[in-house]
Amino acid sequence: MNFDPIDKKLLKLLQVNSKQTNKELSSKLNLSVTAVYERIKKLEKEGVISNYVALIQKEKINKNFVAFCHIKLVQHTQDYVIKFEKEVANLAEVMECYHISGDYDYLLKVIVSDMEAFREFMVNKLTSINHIGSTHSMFVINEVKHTTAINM
Amino acid sequence: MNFDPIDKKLLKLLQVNSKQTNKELSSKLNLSVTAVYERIKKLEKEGVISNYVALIQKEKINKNFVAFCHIKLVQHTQDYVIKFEKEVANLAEVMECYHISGDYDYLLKVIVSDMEAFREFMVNKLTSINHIGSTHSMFVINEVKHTTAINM
DNA sequence: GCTGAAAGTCTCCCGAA
DNA sequence: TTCGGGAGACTTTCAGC
Repeated sequence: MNFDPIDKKLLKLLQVNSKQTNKELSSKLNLSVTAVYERIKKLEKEGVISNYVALIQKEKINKNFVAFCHIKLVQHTQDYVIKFEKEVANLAEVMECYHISGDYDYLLKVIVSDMEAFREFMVNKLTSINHIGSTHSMFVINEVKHTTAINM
Repeated sequence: MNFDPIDKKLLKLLQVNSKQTNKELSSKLNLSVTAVYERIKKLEKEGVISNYVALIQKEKINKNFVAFCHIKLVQHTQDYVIKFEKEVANLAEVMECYHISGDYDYLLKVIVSDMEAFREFMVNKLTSINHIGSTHSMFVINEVKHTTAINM
């Protein structure tokens, strides 16, 4: 896939605010409204733009406790791995889950309301998944940066 | 802030797809178009919904190398901390940065094109920030789950 | 690829309950 | 908060370049 400078600028703008009208975008890009429309449709069709979403402030919905959990599996047979990944992905508190290199197998980002909810999550949900060997949790003291916009 | 079941369902829907029209939302929520409109405006005004963005597939824009970096500072005077946080937040490759509990001070999520770009980032950008004591990088082998939608 | 114009749909503002 | 109706803005299509 190839992007000219206009596509890059367009993606940059849409990643920051997708509620801009094509008219606003057209003046920022020095294009006609239709040209903007067609470029966006193309980017959507090609799957470059996968989705449009509303971002919500976790502070306002009582989900202001964030933790990262390292997880080690007891075994790494394909069965175990697939089952673990499926079950973890189904947990609502798990925002992100990555299979990573290093001492642990997985890194999870977990969002809950408070430490008590986190304890509840660990005891009743996470560690009730079979095949988990050990875990190591780190708590977020402060969010310094968090963006969904990837620089092009 | 208080959310009734309709608000919760509305936020759930908008977090997954913000391009739905108020008409579509109204039929899913059994409300009138205007009622949906006003609920959304209220949620925006209160700051619950902070933003609407386009999500893009990093695989399609040659940014498919993801790493997490632990960072330890040499000192923790306020000056050092503030300066470090400011400089890290300005790096385009850094998508997320958290001050965390545990052995290291910070956890960063970094997105670049490949290992070579990562090396470049580490040598020329990250470790050129003063006051960094030590770093420890983990590479993402596979993204098991990644969502922006917080469960209510 | 791009453009402007026309058609269709939606957002947003009413007055009323 | 809710509703339905209407003005105006927007998206989407089209013919032409």
